Amino acid sequence: MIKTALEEISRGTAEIIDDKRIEKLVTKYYDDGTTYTVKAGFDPTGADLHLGHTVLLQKLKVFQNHGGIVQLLIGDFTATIGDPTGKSETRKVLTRDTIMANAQTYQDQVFNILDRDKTEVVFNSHWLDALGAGGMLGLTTRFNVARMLERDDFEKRYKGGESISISEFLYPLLQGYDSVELKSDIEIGGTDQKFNLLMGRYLQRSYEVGKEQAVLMMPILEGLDGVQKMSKSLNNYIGIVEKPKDIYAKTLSISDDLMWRYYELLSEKSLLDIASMRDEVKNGTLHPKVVKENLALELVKRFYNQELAIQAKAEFDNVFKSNKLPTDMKEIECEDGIWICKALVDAGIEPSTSQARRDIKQNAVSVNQEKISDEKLNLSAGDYILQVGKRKFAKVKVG
RNA sequence: GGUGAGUUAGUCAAGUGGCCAAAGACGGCAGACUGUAAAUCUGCUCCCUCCGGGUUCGAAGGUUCGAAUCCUUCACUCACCA
Repeated sequence: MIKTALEEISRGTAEIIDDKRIEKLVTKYYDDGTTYTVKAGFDPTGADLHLGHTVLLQKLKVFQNHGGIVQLLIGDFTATIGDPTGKSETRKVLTRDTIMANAQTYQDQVFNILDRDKTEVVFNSHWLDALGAGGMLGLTTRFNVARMLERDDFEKRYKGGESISISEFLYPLLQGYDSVELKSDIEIGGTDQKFNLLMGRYLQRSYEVGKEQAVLMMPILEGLDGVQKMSKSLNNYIGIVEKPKDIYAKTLSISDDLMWRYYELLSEKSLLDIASMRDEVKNGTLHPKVVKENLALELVKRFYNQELAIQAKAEFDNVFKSNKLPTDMKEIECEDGIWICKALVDAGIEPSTSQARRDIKQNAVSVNQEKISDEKLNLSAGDYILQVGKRKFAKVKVG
């Protein structure tokens, strides 16, 4: 039992620091039912969770299955600083209201995956607000600049001659301090969080909490482009509240290489099964597209259900294999004689009339499934289906 | 506080008085080929009903027939010195 638990816990991890401690905690739970705490922090900066987050959430769920109580830390205080990771620009400061609204949306979505009864939701403003200037100073004396600059991101920016704000130095300290307050046994995060996670461990020692958190790091999930990490701001994400057909379609649009990565990090299939599929694809007995379709189905099924997953596939095949129209399209009404480019913009499938004009020149625009080439076309009264490229559709009622 | 360098489109980056709506690269979009994959080839990539016009090169002023380019002030960034 314990062995299986530990295997599940370590599956797919990038790195574990102090795995002995995790083993002890799990063992103790199975001995006498003592639970332990697992901290994971979320910045309430964007409202929607995407698959990148679920990598962590699924791992937290595994801990919950084996005696872990999740401390879901909403970094409402630290959100006002903004974690520097990978960004050189200062983030915009969020208002309290936005933060709280985002936090609420987060929670609604998180409990799609996590067990509510085994989760404590905590806000770090509770203790960080109270910390005050004195407490903050006390915190800063425990670390020094040279070590701070060891953080990969800081080092790169410093060497690259980019700006680093003092407040950014505070971010890891504050995040680490959260672990002091929460007395976490384990903290999990992405590999890009290594520095911050270790800071928690360090500060727990420094403040003599009596334990040092073990740290478990998950790999960072690449976004749809396969290069950069999945994030909302790069618009390369699959959100867990997106419509089934969008989740399905976006999954199919990833590259074959990336597909395997998604399988490893997101699928519930065993690593063995994944490896054998890989072999079959390699020797040509299995078409990669089928493998990808299965992944897409699995993902839709996870956030919705089997039925909707099958529907999403049917819809997709219908539109892209048989060149039929999607069942739900944006519909707008326009005045009689509207210029085609204007209609495309109004329908939201072109950003500007200039762009629309260019696309028409390039044979990318269809009206009622017929390519058009006249960029000066005006639409007389009637119903039209407008299409740009392969994926953008709109229904327009003129007159 | 001092000295020097810098701020150009989504990003990086060329451009030092007119030939600049601004090279190039990346990214993005579209077309061909496909499996809405990859690779490859082609076109497009500030806005405007566009053979024409408008607004851009950190911000505001100024010089000039003419400014991304020269001058002044301001803001921001980096380096060195203190």
